[in-house]
Amino acid sequence: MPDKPSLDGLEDKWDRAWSAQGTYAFDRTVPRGEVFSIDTPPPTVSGNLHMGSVFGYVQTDAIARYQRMAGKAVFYPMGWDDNGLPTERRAQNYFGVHCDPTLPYDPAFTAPGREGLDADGKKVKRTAGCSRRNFVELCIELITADEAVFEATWRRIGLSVDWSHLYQTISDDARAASQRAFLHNFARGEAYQADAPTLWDVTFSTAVAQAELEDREQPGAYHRLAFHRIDATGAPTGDDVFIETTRPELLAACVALVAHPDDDRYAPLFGTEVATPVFGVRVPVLAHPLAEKDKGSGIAMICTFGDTTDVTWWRELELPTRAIIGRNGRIRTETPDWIIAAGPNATAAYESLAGKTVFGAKEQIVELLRNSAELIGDPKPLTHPVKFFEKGDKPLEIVTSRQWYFRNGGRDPELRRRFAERGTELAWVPDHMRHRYAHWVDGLNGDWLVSRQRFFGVPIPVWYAVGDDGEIDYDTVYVPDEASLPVDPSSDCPPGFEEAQRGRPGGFVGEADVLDTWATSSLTPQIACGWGRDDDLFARTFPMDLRPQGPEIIRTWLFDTVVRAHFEHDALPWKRATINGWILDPDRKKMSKSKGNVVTPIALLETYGTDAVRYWSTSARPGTDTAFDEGQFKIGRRLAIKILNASRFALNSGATDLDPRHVTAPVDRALLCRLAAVVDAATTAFEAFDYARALEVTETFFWGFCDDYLELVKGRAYGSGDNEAATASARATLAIALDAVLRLFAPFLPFVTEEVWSWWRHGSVHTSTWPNGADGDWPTADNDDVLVVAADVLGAIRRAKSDAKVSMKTRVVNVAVVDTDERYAALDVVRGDVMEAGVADGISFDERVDREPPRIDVDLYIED
RNA sequence: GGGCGCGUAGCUCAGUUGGUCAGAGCACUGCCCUUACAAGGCAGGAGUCGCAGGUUCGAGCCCUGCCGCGCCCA
Repeated sequence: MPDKPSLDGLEDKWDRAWSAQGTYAFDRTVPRGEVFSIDTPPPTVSGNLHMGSVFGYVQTDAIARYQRMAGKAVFYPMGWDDNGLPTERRAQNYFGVHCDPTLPYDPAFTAPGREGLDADGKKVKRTAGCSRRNFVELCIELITADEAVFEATWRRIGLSVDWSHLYQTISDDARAASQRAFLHNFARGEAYQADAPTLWDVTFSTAVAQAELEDREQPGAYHRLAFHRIDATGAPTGDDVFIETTRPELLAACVALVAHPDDDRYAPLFGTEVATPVFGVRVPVLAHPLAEKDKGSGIAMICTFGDTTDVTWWRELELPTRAIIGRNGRIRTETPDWIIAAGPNATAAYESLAGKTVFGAKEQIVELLRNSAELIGDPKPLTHPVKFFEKGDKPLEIVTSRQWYFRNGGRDPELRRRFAERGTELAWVPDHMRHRYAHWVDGLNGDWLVSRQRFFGVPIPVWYAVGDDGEIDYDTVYVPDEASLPVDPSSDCPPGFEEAQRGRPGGFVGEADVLDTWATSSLTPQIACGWGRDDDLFARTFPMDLRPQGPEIIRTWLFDTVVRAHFEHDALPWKRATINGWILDPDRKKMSKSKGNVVTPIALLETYGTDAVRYWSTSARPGTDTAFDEGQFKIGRRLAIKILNASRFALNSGATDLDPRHVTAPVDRALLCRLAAVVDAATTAFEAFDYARALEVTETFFWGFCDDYLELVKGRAYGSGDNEAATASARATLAIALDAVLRLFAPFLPFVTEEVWSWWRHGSVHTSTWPNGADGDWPTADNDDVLVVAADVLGAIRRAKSDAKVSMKTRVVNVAVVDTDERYAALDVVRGDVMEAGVADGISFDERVDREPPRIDVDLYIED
C-alpha cells in the first residue's frame, strides 16, 4: 500500500495488468446456461468518439462486470463498423481522392494528399480518381489507424471486453458471413431484385433505404398552374383546372391529376382528361383518398416521381412511368417519347430544360409558364418537410432502377405481424422502448432496399448471365460456392466460368453494387458468435443475452437484426435489449455531431479520471436522458478518492482478518446487517439491469460507513482499549465490509477498486464473486438499530460543536438523552464507542415524561 | 397531426406496488488544519412535488383535461 494513495496512473497500470492476465477472457468451455453474451454496438470508427458513446458503453460494461462476478462466463466482444459511406467520405477528404470504378487498379497509385493537404502543405483543390481496389486500400489504411485510436480509448474507459474476439464489419469473416446470409436469403426468396422507384441521393449517387430518411423543413413555393380541359376528341373546351405544386420542374413527368373522391368540386372531372401546360400532354383526372382537400387547390398533379406519395398513387392507380430526372440529379438529355408525341412545341420546351439541375429546371419552367400565361400569379413561398438522406445535404430524388431488397414485412401484412410479435417476445429495458419498435414496424411501407452503388462495402455476391446477344440477363443469377466466400464478383468468377468470359456474349458480369452497411451490421450476433465459422462458439453464445444500444437505431440496427435472425434461425437474436438515454447539452439539446455540441471524452478522462467519468455514466437511470454535468465528475472523483483513503485507514488499523466469527460487538453486527441489506438491494437492482440503483444504494451505504461507523470504531480498531475481542471484532468487521464494498463498487469504479484490492487481496476483484447478502454467512443483528441511534447521538454532538463554532476535538461533559426504552437499550451497547468518537465523558439516559418527544442535549466543556 | 418520455429545492436528479415521501448531491452559508481523507471533513437554510379537476379515509405517486420541454413517426 502506497503512503499517499492516488488515482493518477491507475488506468494505464491496470489496463496492462488485465490484458496480461487475461482477466476478461471468455471461458469457452462452459455450457450455454452459464454464459452471458453481449452484442456490443460496433462503433463507426470514421468519426470522433464523444461523451454520448462513452455513456452507453460504460453502462453496459457495469452490467457485464456484474454478470461476470455473479458467476457467468461473459462473452463481451467488441467490433468496429468500418465499412460504408462514412469511411468512404473520410478517405476522400483525407487523401484527396475519389473512386472511379471504370479505372484499372494501379499498384503504384499515390494519393495526392494527406489530411487533404498536398506535399507543399496546401489544400488539395481537385481530388484524384482511382480504381475501386486502390480506393478500398486507402480506406483500409485509414480505418486501421482509426481503430487503434478507438481501442486505446475503450481500454482507457475500462471496458471489460475480450479483445481477442474483436471483429470488423469489413473483415474477411464478416464479409463471408454477410454474403452467406445474403445467399441464404436469396435461396429462400427473402432477397430479391426489382426494378422500382427508389429513393436516390444525388450527392452520393446511391440508393437509400426508408430507415435512412429524415424530414427537413425546407423553403419552397406553391406554383399555381393551369391545366386545360379537353373533350373526348382531345379538343380544348376552354375551361381550366388549377393545381398548386412545389415542383413545377417535374411538369414534363406528369402522368395524372388527382383529387379526393369526396371532393364535390372535382367529382365532375373524374374520368376526363386534361392537357398539361407548356407540353400539352394528355393526362387523366383521377380520384384517390390520399389527395388532401384543404391542401393547395385540393387537386394535385402526379409526377413520376416527386415524392413518396407519387409512388403510392402511381402504384395504386396503375399509372405509366414517365421519369425525367436521371441519377445525376439532372433532367435527362434525351427527349422522351411522350413529349415528342405531343409535338414540336413540347419538344422545344423540353430541350430547353434538358441537362439542367432540378434548381435550374425550375427557373426555366417558370419562365416558360409565365410566357404562356399558364402560371397564375406569383409563386407563394412556404416551408414544408422534404425527405433527405440522413447523411446527405440535397433533397432525395426518386428514380427507377434495379435494386436488391430484403423482405421485411413492408409489403406483406402477415410477415409484418410476425415481426411485430418478435418485438413483444423481446425483453426491453426500459420497457416503454418497445413502443418505438412497434411503431416502426407498423409504419413500414416497403421492403428493405439493401443494394448501394458504393465502393467500400460488402459486395453483393452474385453474377448475371450475358446472353448471346450481349444483353445482361438479370433473371439468370449465378451464385458462388459458400466455401469460396468472401467473393468479389468484380474480380472473381462464378463457378464454371473463366475470367475471359466476363462481359462477353454467353458469359457473365459481376454485380457492381455493395450491400448497405446495415445489411452486414444486422448480423453482428452471427459475426461475433462465429456463425458458420466456429460452431462450438456459436452454440455457446447464440442467441445472445443482451443487446445494448441507443434509441435512435431501434428502427435500423435493432429491427434489421431481428429480421435477419428470424429468417436465418427462426429465433430472436437476443433475449433482451437495453436502450440507453441521450446526453443533453446544457441547453437540453441532444448531443450529436451534426449539432456541433459534442464533448470529447479524452480531456475529461484525464482531468477527472476514468472512474469519475464512469460514475457519472452509471448514475443515470437506464434509458433516461441526462444533462452533461461536469459537477458529477467531481463527485465521482471524490468518491474514488474516498475509497482510497477509507481503505487506507481500515488496512492501517490492521483490518485484514475476514473471519466472521470474530465479529461479536453489537454495533459491528448491526453494520453487517445493514451491509447485507445493501448487497441484497444492489443484487436485485442488477438482476433487473438497473445498475444505477445498485450504485446508489452502495454509495449511500459507503458514505454512512465512512461518516459514522468508521468514527465509532476508530478507537477499538486502533486497540485503544485493552479488550482484545472488541478490537478483533472491529477489525474483522472493517475487513469484511471493505471487502464487500470493493466488490459492490467494482462494476462502476474498476480502477480504484482493483487498486485497493491489490493492496491486501489476491487475484482481481473483477473475477472475485459478487457478495452474498442476507443469505450469506455474516453474523448480523436482527436490525441496524444500534447503528441508527449511535449515529443520531454522534450527529447531535457534532451539531452542538458546529453550532458553538468549536473544534470537533472539544470535550463533551455529558450527553443527556431522552428517548424510548428500546433506543436506550440499543444505545447502551454502543455507549463506549459513541463516547470515544464524540470525545464525551458520559452519556445519561434521562427520564422520559409521558410521551415526551425524543431529545438529545449536549453539554460541551468550554474553557474560557 | 399521431406516439413515447419528462416536468419534484437556484442546478442535476432519486422517490420501486398511494399511507414518516417531501429526499440526495451540487451550489450557497457557517465552522473545523479531528494522525484515512484540506482538489478534504462536519453542520445549516432552502420546495404550495407544471396547472386545474377527479377517485380515495389519505396522492409527486392512480384517472381526465390543459400548459411547457425533448425524442420518434407522419
